[in-house]
Amino acid sequence: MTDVPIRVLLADDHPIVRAGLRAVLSTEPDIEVVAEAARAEEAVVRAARGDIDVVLMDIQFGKDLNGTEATAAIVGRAGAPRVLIVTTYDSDADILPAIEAGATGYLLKDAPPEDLAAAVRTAAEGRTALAPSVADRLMTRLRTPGTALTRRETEVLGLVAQGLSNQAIGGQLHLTEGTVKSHLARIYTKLGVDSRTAAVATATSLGLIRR
Amino acid sequence: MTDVPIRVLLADDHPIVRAGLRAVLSTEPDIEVVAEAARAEEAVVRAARGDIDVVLMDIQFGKDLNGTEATAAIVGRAGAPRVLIVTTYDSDADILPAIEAGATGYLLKDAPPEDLAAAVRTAAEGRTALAPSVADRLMTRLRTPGTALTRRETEVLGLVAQGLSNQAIGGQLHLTEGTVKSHLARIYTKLGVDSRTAAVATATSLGLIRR
DNA sequence: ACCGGCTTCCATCTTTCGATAGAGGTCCGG
DNA sequence: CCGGACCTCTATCGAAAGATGGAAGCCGGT
Repeated sequence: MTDVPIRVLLADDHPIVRAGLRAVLSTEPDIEVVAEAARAEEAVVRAARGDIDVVLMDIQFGKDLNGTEATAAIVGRAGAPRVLIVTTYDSDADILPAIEAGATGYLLKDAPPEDLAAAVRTAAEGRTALAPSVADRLMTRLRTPGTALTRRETEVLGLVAQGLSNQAIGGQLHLTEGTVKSHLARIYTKLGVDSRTAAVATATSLGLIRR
Repeated sequence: MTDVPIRVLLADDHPIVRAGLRAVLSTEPDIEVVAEAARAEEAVVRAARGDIDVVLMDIQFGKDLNGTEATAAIVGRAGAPRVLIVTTYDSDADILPAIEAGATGYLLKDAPPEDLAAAVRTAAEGRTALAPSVADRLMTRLRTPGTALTRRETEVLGLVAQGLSNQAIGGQLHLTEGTVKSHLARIYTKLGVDSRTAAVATATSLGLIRR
């Protein structure tokens, strides 16, 4: 397309991963890593300077601000760079918020180096780059809409996962215990289980709730 | 100590991480990465050739054989290389088995590059190299022995976390439901909780069971 | 305006869990 | 050899949780 290299910002809290990404991308003549950020805030600030084409962003930044929020902050302005999520995890709970936040692509760290470079180029052109397993998840999600939990259901299930009793959940959300049971009953039907612990296990493996 | 470089084998299923480790270690004149393995079995085979001083091993290898088993296989012979665990997770459920399996050290991937090289040298001398947070965990563990779950208790709790009922757990482990309840009662006491879901939540956050 | 999904609430009945207290067995280390 | 963890099992009782079936208000889209 053009003869100027694609300018990349690496945002990951692991120095080793940054070094790995840099090493992998350094073999590509049309891609240049021009900056790194070890924390999400740094990435947001650095990306705002406007001399970045693509941000490679980890979702998991220590315990602070996560990559999803940082993504939203970065893409929320004119002429903003594209954001490619590069993470170890491929759970629904991570993928969907990231895409909603405006990420252009979603890669897994176990991707082969070639795919990584290809995804950077795809993202630089403004097109979407998804890892195959991520694409699978999205398709499955679209095919089985019944699996999706409502906001309230997700909220209830989250508290269940924290070990609260129905009564405690009711208190927390200002509901009666009976209402909590109603929500749970529907959750069980959707997930195809018949106990709270099984629901947590299934939802966790499906990535419907955060670990 | 000597003028021959320390020969290192990288065992990690992520090409990016391998590249990162290689890049970081390449700046150290006394350390040489002589081989890589993308799967645990490869690492075991490669390490058996006897020309390796230190293995940098990820615990999390896809879904197959895990790093702990590979570690046990590698160190179980004379003149075997030292094994340094390098992983993202610092949960008790990972650390203790790895050390029991014969790992010489346990590092986290967010460690600074200098620490990594230092740990490799330490391991090459046969001394233990632990990341500070890992060392903290071990100390805490030693100070509060009551928190430790027995093998059976961990086993039961693991099945609880998968959503099984007491009866189902009994069937799985060839126990009566009553026995399962006994184990659970002791688990609740140790963890300071009073329900199965709360036990799973606490144990997960403490890293006592796998996610 | 009507329909459907979401949310909230209710009551009853059955099943499962958890608390409690005891007891016999194995196996290891002092 | 003995004490002490660990594992197993028993039994009862009250407390949660789950199944079932219904009902009503709210809101967005047709």
